[in-house]
Amino acid sequence: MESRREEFEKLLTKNGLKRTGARMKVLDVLSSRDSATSQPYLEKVLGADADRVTLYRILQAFEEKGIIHKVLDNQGTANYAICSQNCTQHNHHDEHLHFNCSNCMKVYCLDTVRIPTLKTPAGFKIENVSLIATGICATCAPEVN
Amino acid sequence: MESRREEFEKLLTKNGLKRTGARMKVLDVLSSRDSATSQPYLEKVLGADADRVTLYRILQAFEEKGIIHKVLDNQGTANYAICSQNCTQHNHHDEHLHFNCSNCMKVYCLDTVRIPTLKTPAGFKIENVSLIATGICATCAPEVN
DNA sequence: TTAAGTGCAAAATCTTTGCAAATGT
DNA sequence: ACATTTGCAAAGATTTTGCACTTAA
Repeated sequence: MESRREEFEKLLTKNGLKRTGARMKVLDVLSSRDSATSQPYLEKVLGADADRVTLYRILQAFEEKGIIHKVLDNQGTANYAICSQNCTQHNHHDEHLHFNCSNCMKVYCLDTVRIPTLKTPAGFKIENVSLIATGICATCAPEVN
Repeated sequence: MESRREEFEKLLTKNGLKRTGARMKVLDVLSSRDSATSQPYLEKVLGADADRVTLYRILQAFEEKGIIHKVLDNQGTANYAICSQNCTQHNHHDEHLHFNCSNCMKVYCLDTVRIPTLKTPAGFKIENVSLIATGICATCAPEVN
């Protein structure tokens, strides 16, 4: 059984990216959370470990390589999650429901709820579909009642 | 048959908003287009008719009152469309597919494609669902091929 | 008349770009 | 050794706030 660090290293190497402290930290944070992570939150937890600009570049590189997905929450803030499957640079698989809790603002990837096939309206060629629900998540429900 | 101007006036009055030039113009632009209108585009067409700050405030007020809907495109840019039905401040009806053309960047409201009912995952209370497709619209399809 | 709306200036954010120094392989 | 990656500074863009002036009702 390989450690997470080894796993991350492979992921970087496979994509032609160098193993730097900032990148490892980003992967660590993203993979240790049960929901997609907002860019502002990442900024906060990285603190001095990475400049804000570096974070922008890391996230952009990761997204291009298909290592992470970007999901915009209902306020337009970027949230990132590690791709669960084998996504490649040109083939992302992210076709499940994202749930944006309006209380804690977390964005959950609900892999069990697949995006239904849509009957394409005449002339419109659909390339990608995103389905985002807003509401109260399981954790916040008791507090909000 | 009432003119559009009269219609707009009613809409404003009904919501306790004064009939100003800038507001009328915004309603005019939004209602004369076949797709949701991006904030940058609105800024451009309004030109000297309204300050950028005024536009922010108008859009915010309209959205709060349920006069318009905000739809974020896949880059997080706000797009606005007049609510087709009787939306109220606390009850928006916008449950149809939005289509974001990656060529012309327009956002279409495809009222014919309703958002399917989702089987709520245990504990998650869904309050609102947004479904956004990215692809090539009917108008751009011939050019892009 | 007067509360609501607007414009302008300015602050606060957020995002991008250029370049020299540091770092991984 | 050398291409990548990073940090810093600075430019650009977006969004918010405060306040005095204007306007619709």
